[in-house]
Amino acid sequence: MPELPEVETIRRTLSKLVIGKTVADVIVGLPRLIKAPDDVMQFVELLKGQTIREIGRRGKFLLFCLDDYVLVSHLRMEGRYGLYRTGDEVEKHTHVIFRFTDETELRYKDVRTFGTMHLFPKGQEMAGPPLHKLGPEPLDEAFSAAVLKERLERRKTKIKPLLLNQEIIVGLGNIYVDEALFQAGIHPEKTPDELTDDQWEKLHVSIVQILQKSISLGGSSIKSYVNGQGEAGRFQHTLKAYGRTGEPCFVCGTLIEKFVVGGRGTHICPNCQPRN
DNA sequence: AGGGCACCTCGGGCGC
DNA sequence: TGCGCCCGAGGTGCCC
Repeated sequence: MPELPEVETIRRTLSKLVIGKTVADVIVGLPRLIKAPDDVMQFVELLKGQTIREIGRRGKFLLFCLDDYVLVSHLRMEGRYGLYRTGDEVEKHTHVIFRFTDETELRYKDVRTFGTMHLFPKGQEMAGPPLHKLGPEPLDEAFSAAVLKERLERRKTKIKPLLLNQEIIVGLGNIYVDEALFQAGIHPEKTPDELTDDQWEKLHVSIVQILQKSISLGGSSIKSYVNGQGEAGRFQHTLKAYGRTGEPCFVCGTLIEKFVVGGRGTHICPNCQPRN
């Protein structure tokens, strides 16, 4: 489940592998993944001859910056990239192959086919979906407890679904929201008007610390995630709430509980994260 | 605005 | 014990 730390890790590993390579051909096995341009043949033709200059990230999106175009890629649940040699056996669930001029190729695999790719002329990628409405980057210097509070305080719904909303803040998914709320001692069903200034501060610090620590450990490998070189992350060994249902809280020993909030499996310590 | 479902596949768990 | 079925996993878009 790639969230910000996993996408950032993939960005860093892939950068070392494919920057400077030139696209010779593209094979699209599942046209449904290509959302722009409308015509998949055009997607292929526009990419031919383009060299990858840089790989960026915006929230959970990877941005492959080419000479004249930007390829915006979202991995959703289980998308992954890997560099292969032309002629290597094509593994199951490989849906897009970017064949380079040097006999290597970048392959996109996605078991659940939820991932998306948009190709835009350079400079137009922020003008429309899927990037145009995204909220601030939590690891930008400009992001603060005050910004977080300002963006949330007039909303009436529960804090957890708000933190998952990429228009409010980008990068958090189910795992890191549960971890941040645990570290901040905030119940996921609290509404913004119930939070104290101290809790806004704790929530901001928790979000930043958890994302930074996970990036430093190469992300979390819960089920299927690997970086651009097929390597697992290590942050999953440090999780304190997510996936620990029925196990004792590391802080107080109370058993971690799981229930559904906003349709998402949610893990809390009922003692450290009181409802009232 | 917010809740709920659809999208999709696999694997685990449960029932017979 | 083995097989088969159902459901849970969750990021996001869309519909109501």
